Amino acid sequence: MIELQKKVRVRFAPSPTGYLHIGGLRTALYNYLFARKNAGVFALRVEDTDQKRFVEGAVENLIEALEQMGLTWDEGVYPENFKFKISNFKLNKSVTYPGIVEIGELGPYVQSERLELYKKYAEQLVADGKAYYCFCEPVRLEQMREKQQQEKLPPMYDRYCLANLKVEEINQKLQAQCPAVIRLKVPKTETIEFQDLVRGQVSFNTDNLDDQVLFKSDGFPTYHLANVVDDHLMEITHVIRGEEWLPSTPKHILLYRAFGWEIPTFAHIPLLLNADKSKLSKRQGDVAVEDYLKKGYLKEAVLNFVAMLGWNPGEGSVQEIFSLEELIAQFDLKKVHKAGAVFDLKKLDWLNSQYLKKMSVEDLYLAVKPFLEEKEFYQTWSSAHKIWSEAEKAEYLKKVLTIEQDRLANLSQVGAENEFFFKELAYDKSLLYWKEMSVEQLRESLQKSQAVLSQLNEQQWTQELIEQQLLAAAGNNRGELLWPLRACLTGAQKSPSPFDCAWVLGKEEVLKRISIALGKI
RNA sequence: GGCGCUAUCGUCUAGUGGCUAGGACGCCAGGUUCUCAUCCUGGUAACAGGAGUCCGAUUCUCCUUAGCGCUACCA
Repeated sequence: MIELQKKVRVRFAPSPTGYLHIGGLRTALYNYLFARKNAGVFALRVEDTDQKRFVEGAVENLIEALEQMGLTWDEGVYPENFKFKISNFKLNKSVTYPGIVEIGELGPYVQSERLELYKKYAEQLVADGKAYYCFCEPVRLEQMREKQQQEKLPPMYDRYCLANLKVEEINQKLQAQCPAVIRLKVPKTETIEFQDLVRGQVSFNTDNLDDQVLFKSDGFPTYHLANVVDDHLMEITHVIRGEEWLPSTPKHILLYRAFGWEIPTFAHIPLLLNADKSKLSKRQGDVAVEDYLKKGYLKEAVLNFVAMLGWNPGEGSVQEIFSLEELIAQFDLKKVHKAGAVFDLKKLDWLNSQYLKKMSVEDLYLAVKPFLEEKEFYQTWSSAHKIWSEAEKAEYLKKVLTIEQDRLANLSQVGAENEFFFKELAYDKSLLYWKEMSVEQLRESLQKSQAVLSQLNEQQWTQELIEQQLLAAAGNNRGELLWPLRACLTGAQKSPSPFDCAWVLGKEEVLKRISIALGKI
C-alpha cells in the first residue's frame, strides 16, 4: 500500500521584539524555500507570549520587513494593505494589533489571541497526570537554584509542589487565586531520540531536563506549550528553526507524547555568527534586516547572501548568484550545514555589486532615488536647478548612474564619491598639473580640450564622440591632455574618466569648468 | 558546573577510503588605464590534535582540544 504523503506545512513564528533579525530572515527564507519547493504551505504566526518584552509596533515592523524582502506566505498574519496574492480564506482583523489582519482556517495566528486554548490544554495535562500545579514563589526558586549551583548540581525544580501538596490544598490555593504555574512532569531516566533533518540522530536523557513551566501565572503559556499546541493545531509537518532550540526539543517531544499527538519532523539550522564566532548580535554590527535595506543593499542580494550562509547546492556547484526561483528549485534541507556561519559583510558587498551591475539604468534610478533624496548635495543641486523639469533631472541622474553603476557596492553610495556631478568642488590649482608639466603646458592642454570640446554640438555630445575626439587630440600624450581636463571637471584626485564626466556634465558646464581652471593659473 | 551541538584556506564553501584537496569573497601581484573603480590574468592560503580500523585516512570510530548553544513564570 502506498502511504499518502501529507501536505507540507511549515511556519515562521517570530517573537515581536522590535525588528526582523537577519538570522530570523534566514530561518524564514529556509522555511519559505522548503514550502515552495514541496508545494506546501508557509504560514506566519506571531509568538507574543512574553508580555514583559512587548514592543510597540514590533509586529507591524516584522511583517513589513518580510514583505519588503519579497517573501510571501500563504496563511497567518498580514498587514492590512498587503500587496501579494493569497488564497481565498476568511479574513479577520487582529484584535490585538491594529493594521494587522489574519487569514486562514487554523487561526488565530497571534498567540496572545489563543490564551483560552493553551489554558485548556495545560489543564488537560494536569488532569491526565502529565503536568502539575506549582505555587512556589520566585524567591524560593531562586534560593533553590543558588544552592544547587553551589553544590555543583544542575539547577532544576525540586518538585516541592508535586511532592507535598494534596489535592485539597491545590484546589484551595486555586480557589484563593494564589499565583500558580503549570509544570510538565518530566519522566526520569528516559532517553529521547529523534531524527533531525540537518543533524541526523540526536538524543537526550530526561534526567537533565527540568520540569518546564508550561503555563505562567500571568495566564500566558510559555514558548514550549504554545509552540507545540499551535504547531499541532496548525498541522505543521516540519519545524525548521534555529539551532538554539535543539536543547529544548526533547521537552517538546515529551509534550507531543503527553498529548498523544504526532511529532513533526525537526530541522535545526545552524546559527549566524559574529566575526568572533559568537551568536550574531547587535553589539557587533547591524542585525536588523531594515538596516541593510536602509544602507542600500538590494533584497535579492541579501536573500542570496543569507541563503548561502549554511547551505549550498553541493555536487560541485560553483554558482554564487541565485535568484529566488533558483533557490527554490535547488534548495534541500539535507544540504544544510551543521556548523554555524560567520556573517561576512565583504561578500555581501560583492554580491550586492553584482546585482547592481545587472540592473537596468531605469531600475537603478528608481532604486537609488530615495537614497539620493536624503543627501544634502543632492538637495542643494536640486534646488539650484529649479528651472529643470523632473524629466530633465531624471535624465541627468540616469547619466550619472550609467557611469557609476559598475563602481557601486550599495545604493546609498551613489554620488558619495562623485559629488562633482552635483556641485563644483573647490580644489587647489596644483591638482591640475600632470606630472612635471609647466604652467604653459598646462594652459595649452586645457585650451586644447576647450577647443576640441567646443567643436562638438549638442547632438555630438555622446560618450563615444567625446572620447574619440579627445583621444585623437591627445595622440600619444594622453596624460598630458586628460589629467588636467579630468582634474578641472571633477576637482578630485580620483574619479571616472574625463570622457564620462564630460558627457554627464554637459557641454555648457564642461566649458565653464575649463575656463574656471584657466582662470586659476 | 551540567547537557548538547559543531570542527576543510582569514571568511562562505565543494569534495573523496587513494585527488597536485576545487570554487567564491578578501588579500597580494601583473595587465588594461590620465587617476580611481570596473574588467581580465596569475598568486597566497585549509583538512584542529592524538589514537584506532584499513594496504591506505581529510573522509569511518574513539578520545582530547577548541568554539558555540542551552541550562528562566524569555523566545
